[in-house]
Amino acid sequence: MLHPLKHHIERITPISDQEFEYILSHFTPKKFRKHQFLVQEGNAVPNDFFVVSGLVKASFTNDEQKEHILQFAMEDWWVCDYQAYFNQVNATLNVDCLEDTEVLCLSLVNREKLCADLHKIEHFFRRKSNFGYIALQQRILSLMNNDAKERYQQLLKQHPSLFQRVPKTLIASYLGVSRETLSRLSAQ
Amino acid sequence: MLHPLKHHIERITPISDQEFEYILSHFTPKKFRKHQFLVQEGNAVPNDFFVVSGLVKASFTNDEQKEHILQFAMEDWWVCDYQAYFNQVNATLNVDCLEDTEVLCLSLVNREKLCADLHKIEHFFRRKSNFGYIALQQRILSLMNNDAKERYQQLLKQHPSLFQRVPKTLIASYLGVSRETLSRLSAQ
DNA sequence: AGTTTCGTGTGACCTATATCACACTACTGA
DNA sequence: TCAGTAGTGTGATATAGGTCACACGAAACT
Repeated sequence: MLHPLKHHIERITPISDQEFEYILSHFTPKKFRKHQFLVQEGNAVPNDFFVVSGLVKASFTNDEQKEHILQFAMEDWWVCDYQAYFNQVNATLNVDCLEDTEVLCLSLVNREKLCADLHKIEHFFRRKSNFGYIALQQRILSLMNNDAKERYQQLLKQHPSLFQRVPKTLIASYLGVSRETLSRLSAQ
Repeated sequence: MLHPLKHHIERITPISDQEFEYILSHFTPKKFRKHQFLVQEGNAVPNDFFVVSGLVKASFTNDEQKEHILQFAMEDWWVCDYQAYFNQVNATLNVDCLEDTEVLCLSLVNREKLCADLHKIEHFFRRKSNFGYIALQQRILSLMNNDAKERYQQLLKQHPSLFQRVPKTLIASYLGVSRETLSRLSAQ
């Protein structure tokens, strides 16, 4: 069976087995258990993470201890505090596991080395980032243009599996509504 | 004096004069007057735009004719309907001029050609996209975590010049509040 | 096995912000 | 030069969604 990362990269650019071997050698596999942190607020962020299996969330917690979820990441998703990672400053986000999770870690040095060595990989990351940008623009529009119920229904349609794996409280804090409001919305 | 695009690229990667000549040859300069559209909803989006001078806005208008501004772009900013541009589908956004504006147009074909030919440029666009992604994440957090007044004050702090060049009504629809609410906020 | 803690629903009440309506000034274009 | 429109302020009112409080079953530690 194809390695999930190879499969993932080849959705954007074909690579040979040797190239993939070389790429993979820049990643470190790691396992985390539910409730463990991949990134913790206030700490350095040496790695970006490609999720091989499991489920994590990336979130910001404000002074009143209110948590806002920026992203869920499951199989085949990347997740990190990119602000901290790319600028090599301490994290303002937390990334933690909602399930036991296996990831491939990519340090910034290895990422830049890979990108410098292999033009294809720089291309891959550029495309990924472009798509990510577009997705975030759409989320901003949705926050500005749609009410809580519409956002809930959109998410349900786009990622139905999430609702099987994630408590509603967290869905609420991803959508930017209180859990009480979400509960009332989904009742109807 | 340095060409604004060369200056812009060299903030990320140094390039020789010959390289810049080659890069620039892939762009087409164009001038637009106030109220003209760079991108119009429903049309194809052949070009991405680098703003040399002037000021534009990128916005989405919903069925009730309510406009949400995704982005302002002035000197040294890039602007487009990237969803439409990268996926070669029709625009859902409008990009139009708030002032007379000069841009450099980059077609998708030329962009991909440049990226394939010149590794440095692919690197440049990857970095730009990374930073753009981070900025949008921060905007999402701000929409979820801050009230209208806080968002107003953040924007005022980050881009004071915008308030000299743009009517408050548009600032409001960038911030995701009604113009009336913004008026009451800025009164205090 | 028993006791916390987590996830969820639901009522009562509160508040930030939207909406509607009107007024006034300053451009803008025939 | 005059009409129309863009930009803005402000009062009155409406409402989506937040907050607080309580309840209850299910999961998870010890």
